[in-house]
Amino acid sequence: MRHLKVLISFYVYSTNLFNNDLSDFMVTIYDLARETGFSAPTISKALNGNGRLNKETREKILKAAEKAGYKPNMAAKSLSTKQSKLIGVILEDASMNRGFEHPLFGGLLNKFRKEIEMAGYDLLFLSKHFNGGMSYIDHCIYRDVDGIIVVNPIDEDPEIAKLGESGIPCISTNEFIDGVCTVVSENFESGVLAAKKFVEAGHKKIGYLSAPFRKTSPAAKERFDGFVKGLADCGISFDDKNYEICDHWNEEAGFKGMEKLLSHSEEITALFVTCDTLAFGAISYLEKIGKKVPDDISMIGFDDDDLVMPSNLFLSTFRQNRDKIAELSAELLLNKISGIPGPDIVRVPTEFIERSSIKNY
Amino acid sequence: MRHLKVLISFYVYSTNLFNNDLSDFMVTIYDLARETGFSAPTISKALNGNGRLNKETREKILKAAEKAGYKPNMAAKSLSTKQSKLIGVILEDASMNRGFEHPLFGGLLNKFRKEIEMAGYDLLFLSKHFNGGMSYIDHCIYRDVDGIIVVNPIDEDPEIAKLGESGIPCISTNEFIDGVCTVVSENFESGVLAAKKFVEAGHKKIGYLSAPFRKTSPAAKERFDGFVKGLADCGISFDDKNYEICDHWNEEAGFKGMEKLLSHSEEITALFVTCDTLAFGAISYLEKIGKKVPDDISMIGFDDDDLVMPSNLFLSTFRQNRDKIAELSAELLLNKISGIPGPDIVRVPTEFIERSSIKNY
DNA sequence: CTGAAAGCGCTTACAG
DNA sequence: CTGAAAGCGCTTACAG
Repeated sequence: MRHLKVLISFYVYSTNLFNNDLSDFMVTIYDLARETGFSAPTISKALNGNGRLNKETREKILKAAEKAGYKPNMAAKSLSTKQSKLIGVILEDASMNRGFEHPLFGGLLNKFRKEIEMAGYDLLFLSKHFNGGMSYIDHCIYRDVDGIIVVNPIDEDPEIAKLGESGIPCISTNEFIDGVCTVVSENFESGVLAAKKFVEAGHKKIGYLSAPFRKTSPAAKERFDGFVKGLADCGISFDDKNYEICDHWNEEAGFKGMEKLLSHSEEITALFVTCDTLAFGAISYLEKIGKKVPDDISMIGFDDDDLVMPSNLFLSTFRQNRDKIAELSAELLLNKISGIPGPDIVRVPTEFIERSSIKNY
Repeated sequence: MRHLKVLISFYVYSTNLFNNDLSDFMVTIYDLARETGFSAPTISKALNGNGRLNKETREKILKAAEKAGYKPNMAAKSLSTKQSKLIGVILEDASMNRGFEHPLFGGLLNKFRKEIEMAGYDLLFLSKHFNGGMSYIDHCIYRDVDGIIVVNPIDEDPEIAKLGESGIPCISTNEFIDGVCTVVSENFESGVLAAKKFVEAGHKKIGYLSAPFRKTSPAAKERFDGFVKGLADCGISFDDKNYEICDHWNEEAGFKGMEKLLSHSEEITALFVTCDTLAFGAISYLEKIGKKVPDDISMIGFDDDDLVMPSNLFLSTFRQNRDKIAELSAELLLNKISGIPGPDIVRVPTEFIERSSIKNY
């Protein structure tokens, strides 16, 4: 009977006579039981490597499974263990409108995926529009998701705020959420360092071009606070008229933001921009009005965006350690899923990448 | 009993006393059966809207489900219906090493995801490294995937070639795969048009800078063949020494490719580059040697990559209709899943975006 | 129009 | 060390 199955299965594979009937020919643990003479629970034990079992029995079963091309059925497993081996991902593209393409989040997610795949988990993108409007939590319940990673939610989403109370293990790589562990770059310290770099190079009139603030994401504010503190440490008090905030996250916004900043700032010689994309826009505006970086104005960015050709690269910037953030997120989330508690917040150092956008005085 | 469940459930939600025990308090159709006095099969029918059922019965059940916050359990559904409502995605980042960030594929997938989500499907990224090395097909069987979209596989992957025989409904957005429907841009026609644009502008000495060829992907070859044909139609025979092929897909490769091309080409006045990213690299090289686009050399790209700030945009290019490709792919795949056959290949027109990189003679 | 029975493929106590 | 029984939450024929 099992042999028949295998034969037919082979037939289907090689001739595609029937359509979509793969599952009808799937080998189950009962086939294995019949074949080896053991019972289904014993097969299960052998396959999962748990419980005490005679060595020979296990080997015999494993061999039979191999030979028959046995593949476990996740739906059945999931139903009986209540573990879907699915990690829900919250990644909304409201801010940049680039979704999977987002330079920072995309990279982070790539690495995160690799990590959890090794542990047998798959990614499942959570959506509010699913099936005609399900909440994230409902989507999670529907799919029995084991854990959630919040990569980039909508700002001030009330549903996100409640995630910590949902009881579903959860980790955040950007936002602060009550009851959820956040893995995030050392933004404040980076701001401090940026200020020191400028001061060390002899700059006094220093500007700041910010990304939009998000109520629930600390990045923009932390970087600014650190920058002001860094200047203060060097005896320079930051002048508010040298500050401007962009209204988006793209180059265009950086371009306009730069224009606006210069319309009310003093003659600044240095500028810290909280994200590279905005910095590139700012540089474009400067070029347009005939100013050069760093000859006329020194600049430090943030993110090390990878969008530029290596040979064109000159912007000094802070690289966020996406791989490390992803790794830690995966590790902490997996821990949480198995009941091991973790810290509320983990900070990951950034790396200052010195190129040639700072001029010495 | 059910009320108790709801109460406890509320308690868990609001205080997070227990961890990860959501599922223990899930409302099932049996709870609904007890509550309404109907049997489980009847509940099922009401919930799924199929079979004949008394109107009042259905309404009563639906109301009870709503009130109890009932959510179906996909694992159970999947086990009994053999439909996982999961679409497997094959997207490898070998070529650009950018994974989710890939400009073309990321955008395409965003749209595709929206389409299938409306039909109640979720995306599942297929991987070969899953669980310590499963094949795509094994991964599909493991998760009982209903269909597959091949966005960007590894070149010449033998597993991909066999996808058509697997019996799993499958669609491809780039590669040609035996027995699998491909939705792809009109590459040949675009090549023809590019040639005509140059010729109309009075160019005679015309070069071609190609992306690497992929054995299983037609794009690069089709564009080139079309271009040669377009020139021939205008009485110009393409000179092989004006041809060069880049060894990667990034700007750096375009930069080097351009250098190489000029080392053996005649003094070309126009250049067709098969992808924008390469074109930007080529432009960088030209700038380096003091040549300008289009003053010294006219250029047409491909893809309309979105990487550049709108106000800096001057490269004329062909925009692939990602949304259309994604829509059609979703529609055709969903059809296939429900047994409706479709065509082997669907071509989607590109749009020529005329900007200012072609100089008239 | 509604329900009793059986099944999807797996695992979890519990016996022996 | 191994197996019989029951259960996970849902659906599918089949009766009535």
